[in-house]
Amino acid sequence: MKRRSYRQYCALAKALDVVGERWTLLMVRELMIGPRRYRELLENLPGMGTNLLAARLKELEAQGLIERAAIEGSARTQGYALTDRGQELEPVIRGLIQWGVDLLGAPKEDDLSRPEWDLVAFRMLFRPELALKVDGYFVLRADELELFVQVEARRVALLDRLPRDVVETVIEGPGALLRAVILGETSSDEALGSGQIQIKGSKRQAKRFLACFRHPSE
Amino acid sequence: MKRRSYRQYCALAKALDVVGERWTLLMVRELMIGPRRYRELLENLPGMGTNLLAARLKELEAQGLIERAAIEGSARTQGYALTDRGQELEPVIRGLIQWGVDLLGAPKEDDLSRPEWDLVAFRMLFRPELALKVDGYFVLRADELELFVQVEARRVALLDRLPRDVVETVIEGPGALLRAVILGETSSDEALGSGQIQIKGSKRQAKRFLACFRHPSE
DNA sequence: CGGAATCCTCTTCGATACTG
DNA sequence: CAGTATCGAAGAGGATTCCG
Repeated sequence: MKRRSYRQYCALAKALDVVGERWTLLMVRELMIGPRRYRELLENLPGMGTNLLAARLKELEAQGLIERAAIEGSARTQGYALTDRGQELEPVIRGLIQWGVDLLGAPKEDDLSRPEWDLVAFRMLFRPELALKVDGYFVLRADELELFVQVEARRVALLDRLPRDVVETVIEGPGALLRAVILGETSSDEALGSGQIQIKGSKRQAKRFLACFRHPSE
Repeated sequence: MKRRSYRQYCALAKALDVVGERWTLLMVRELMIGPRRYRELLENLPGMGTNLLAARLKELEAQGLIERAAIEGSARTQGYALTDRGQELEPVIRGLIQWGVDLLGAPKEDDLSRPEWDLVAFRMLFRPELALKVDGYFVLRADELELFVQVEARRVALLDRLPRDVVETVIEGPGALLRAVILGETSSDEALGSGQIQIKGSKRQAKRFLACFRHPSE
């Protein structure tokens, strides 16, 4: 079971030797959501064979990208989690997601989709460099979805719920519109000007928040 | 000739459908150096079959990442060049190279290496966010290699030679040491303090320049 | 029952030979 | 020089079986 290698003394080639094979970066995406069990990985990576998953897990563990971890809730069963080294792939995932947004188009007939993937994309499309003076708590409501978001020191985090006694800004509107803003297809100005978005709290904050994603001009 | 696809409605999966296959990102690296002819690509991607190269070139051209381009110097023969869309993969390459640096270690016995790869890595390891007040021209001399570098508005560029009538800062030292600074294995302070590096011109500028790469603490 | 190894088929890869 | 054709080897995908 010797790994295939490009055999080039080049940081790019060495990186691809480790994470460039089929499924690997999608596994990293799954584990960026949180620790996962073998079965969960298999279910969320349809098309991937069980033998391949087992082999990749072993390789990635040997490479120090993932480790076995307890899964909260279910006792007894061990799962897999990203190590710090694995987490450091975030800029790579971020780059690929930002580049891949333009390929999304309309969902194909047989395209799978999972809400967790959207959450990863949401985090990766948030641009820290645009998040000056946006610190605070936000609630995004779109259709039946509700997101609790904290921005602090140019970093975005998704929360299970808001802490007590904080001031939040609520942004509510059609999913397609909010989605378009986040994907950079519609400008935040345009969206807010359309009258389809309701704000509770500071309108200025809401505007700043929605401007933290790609601008359509780019 | 139907492309294999993950069939997931996710920007990451869509990006990997296009650039996630074997050799593809290495081809992008080659073309980031400059336009290349078929033969040159084949020579610089040892191990890649000629049939695969031809197939990938067609796919990437169909996807709008590359285009046929005239090669300067040799008339008659057409080559391949990155389109703007292809250039936009730079953050992905950058992320992978920064992540892959730690995997380099000592060159393996049968690892190939090409100076052009180092030049790409050099550009990708330069951190614009650290390049405040570094604008100017630099000459890097290490062993028999000489590099002409311009920094302007937080961007780095490699030049064939310095323009006339500019003030340059010359940094000269052992290749291994300069390399270690650029890879983030040695701090710029330590390198400059070792007495092994000679500076011609502004010592402050040289220091600022060498601090534009990864710091060892990270 | 969840976690993982085994088998078998099909696709892709890699190397060489060949053609316009 | 720029690709196409061919074929053995390796990898991927799916079902089933084994293990605890």
